[in-house]
Amino acid sequence: MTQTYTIGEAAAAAGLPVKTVRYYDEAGLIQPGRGMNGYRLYRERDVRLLAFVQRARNLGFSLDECRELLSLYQDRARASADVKRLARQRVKDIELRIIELQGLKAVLDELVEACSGDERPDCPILEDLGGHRRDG
Amino acid sequence: MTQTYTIGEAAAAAGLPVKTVRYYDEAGLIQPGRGMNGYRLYRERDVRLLAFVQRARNLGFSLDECRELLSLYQDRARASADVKRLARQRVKDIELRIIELQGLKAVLDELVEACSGDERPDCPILEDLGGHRRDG
DNA sequence: GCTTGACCTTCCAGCTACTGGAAGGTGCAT
DNA sequence: ATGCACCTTCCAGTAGCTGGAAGGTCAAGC
Repeated sequence: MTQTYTIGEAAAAAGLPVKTVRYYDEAGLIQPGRGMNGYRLYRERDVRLLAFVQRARNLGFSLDECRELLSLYQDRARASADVKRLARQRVKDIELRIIELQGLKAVLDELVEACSGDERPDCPILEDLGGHRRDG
Repeated sequence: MTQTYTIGEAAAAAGLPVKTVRYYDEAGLIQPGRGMNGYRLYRERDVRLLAFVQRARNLGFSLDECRELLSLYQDRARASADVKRLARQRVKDIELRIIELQGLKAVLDELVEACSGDERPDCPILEDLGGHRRDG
């Protein structure tokens, strides 16, 4: 009835490495029961939660945020506003990070363009890094 | 003549925390001389190298890459092609990361849109994370 | 001369989120 | 009995710092 899975089975089902699942146990995210031999015993629900965390991690939620999402997920009385707030924050973080990276890329693109890329030692990339600005 | 700076002065000049500069010493990036009292003594050149690393780190180069850039920077016989290769790789990494983040943002945006964000417990975000797909 | 305070030193711990490996127990097949 | 795959715990390491403790140094002020 209440079928259980070993950590290997649960990990495979959730698409996670065994080590990571064990780590999630230690970290208090998903703590399974134990068999008489000391083996971790994951139930259906636990496996679902593992998959839940796997997906959330893929979406860039931190383990702390996953903890929060898990408790919201398991709390029947939670408000969707709480979840939306978390997701919105993630979106904002991501947008900021994208803009930062685009700025970075622009600078590097420029430097790569300006670099002859041959055997000569002149290199605008190093000059720029060295702070020898051509406009200052 | 050969003016020297304490770690505090050098760090301030390079725009880095003292702890970080000390870490760069331990990590073998920029190793200053020592005074009779055991204090680190940074010369002009060291300070320039610290600033160099600071800028490279800001552009997303790893410490290992910084090590490589430093040796290129200090090697009068280096070819600019080597530097260009490093910079190109960085650009590629950044482009990939941007695309990943844009995908992430698209998924989250959709979920946020679909979420009522009120006091009701129904939340498409959690449903999606839980793997209850509406299209499957 | 002594204290105060800002600086410097080393070492140790912790952060995130794992990952690898060693040493040893368990379960099942042959 | 042996082999093998699986499980367990514990320890260490990854990147790049960051904080703190315990203690040495130096210049200024009284």
